[in-house]
Amino acid sequence: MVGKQRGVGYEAIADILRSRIASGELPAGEKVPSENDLMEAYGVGRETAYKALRLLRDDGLTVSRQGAPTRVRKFEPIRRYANERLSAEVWGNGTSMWDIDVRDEKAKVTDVEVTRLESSSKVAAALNLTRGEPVVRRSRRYLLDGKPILRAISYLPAKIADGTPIAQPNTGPGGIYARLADLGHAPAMFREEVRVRMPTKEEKAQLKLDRGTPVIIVVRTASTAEGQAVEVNEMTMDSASYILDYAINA
Amino acid sequence: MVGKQRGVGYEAIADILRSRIASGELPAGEKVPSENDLMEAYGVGRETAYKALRLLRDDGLTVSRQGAPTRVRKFEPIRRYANERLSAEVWGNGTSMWDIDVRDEKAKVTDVEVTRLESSSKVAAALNLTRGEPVVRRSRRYLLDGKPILRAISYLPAKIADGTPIAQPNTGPGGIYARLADLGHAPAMFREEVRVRMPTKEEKAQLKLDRGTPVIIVVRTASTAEGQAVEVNEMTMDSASYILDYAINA
DNA sequence: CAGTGGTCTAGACCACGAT
DNA sequence: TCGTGGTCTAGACCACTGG
Repeated sequence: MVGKQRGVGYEAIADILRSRIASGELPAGEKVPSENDLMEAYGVGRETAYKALRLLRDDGLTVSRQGAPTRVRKFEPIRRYANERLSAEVWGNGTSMWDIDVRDEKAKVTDVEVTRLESSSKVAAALNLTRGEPVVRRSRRYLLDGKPILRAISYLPAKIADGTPIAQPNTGPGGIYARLADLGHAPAMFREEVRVRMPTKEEKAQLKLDRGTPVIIVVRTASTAEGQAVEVNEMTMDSASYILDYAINA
Repeated sequence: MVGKQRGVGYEAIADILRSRIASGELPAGEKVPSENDLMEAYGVGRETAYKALRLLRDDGLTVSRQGAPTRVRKFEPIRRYANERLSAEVWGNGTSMWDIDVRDEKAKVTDVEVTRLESSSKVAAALNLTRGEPVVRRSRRYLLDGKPILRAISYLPAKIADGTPIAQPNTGPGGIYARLADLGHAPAMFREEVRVRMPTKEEKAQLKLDRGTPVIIVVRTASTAEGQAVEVNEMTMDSASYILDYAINA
């Protein structure tokens, strides 16, 4: 207890609620005591009660919307198997990679945008181009049960993608990797870089993130057997929706 | 601007500061306007100014300590190459895996604790044991420049580890994987599960995390060529200190 | 429309860091 | 010691949800 001498502080109150959640006394989806409840129970002012609830929310333990009671947060992440997703057998057979993650169902791709532009220095470096060399940019979002869980932006060298289905919104069965294979640029090796941070305002909005939810940034580079980079894909994922799974051979 | 009708809200103030940081006007390490500055500049009360600064801090953009001015946060993550780390050549030659990450330097392992206990159901499931079967638990923390960046807890079946260097604090050159190989249980396959969330209070303390810093939870399972799990390692990483790097073959 | 979360102020006091 | 962040209150008003 720092600050005020006598009485409970908002961190102490938050701690009590935290442990009630951890113990299962307050299960997922359950209402948490309201500000009024806390004011009465601990003899604190409204702002202090609010701060206690805010702490929980910022730690990702609860969700709160104006007007509605604060509730214990539910998690139901999906598992993303990087190796299975990226095996040639998957995209070779026309299976959308997406099907691997979310076996059956209502997952939807939205907001597909394909544009052509000059490469930034970052993208140029990743694709081993000279800066400014044109690239095709494909951006899209993935929805699960109506909730956006992933935003992805791919860049491919225009000299490969121009005039092919890769430069079309719908790339056909197997997606861009199958098309790259058709064109003699079959990806053989992938690298994924994983970073984590709190989202920007825009990311919060685009992914409809609750407070206290970090994002995972995955930057994937696909290369041919000759080592030529043919695609770089920057994914921004809702960390509450994903468990990443990687397999590694010794 | 929600809430109060007239004037700037704390989110608006935070946004202004955010963009000043993003634009580079306030570079890493630079002082951010103080509460008093903000009160005067925007004509708001102290609590409102405080909330603006708090938001930035909770978004991981700044660091603040009592007494000292709030400053723009510095990031200097290290890159962790999962595949290189786990290649048999590395631990086969007695190179500590740690050397791969942080080539030269002052990285230190501390708080090594080795105990023997009954397996929890989670650990038993991961190692393919019956629940309660004894396991050796090895926990340690890694410090970089005095800052803890990783806490790791490994579990190995006691029937393998008992009476071997694996049950000693110092496992010798090449670490536990080299010892497992000595014992005829050389790991051939690894799986890493990656989760992300905000840290618990304990994790905040153990890793000395600034506010607004998520943790990355990596659970690695090591298996022999026969598919027998021989180790499960739960790592809790400071997300501001790490970039994970995975390689995948198509 | 009652209850809940969210914002705001003015004033106060405390803890800590740098000087 | 002074300035900074951190905590707290009492009272007020607003925005939204749910029954």
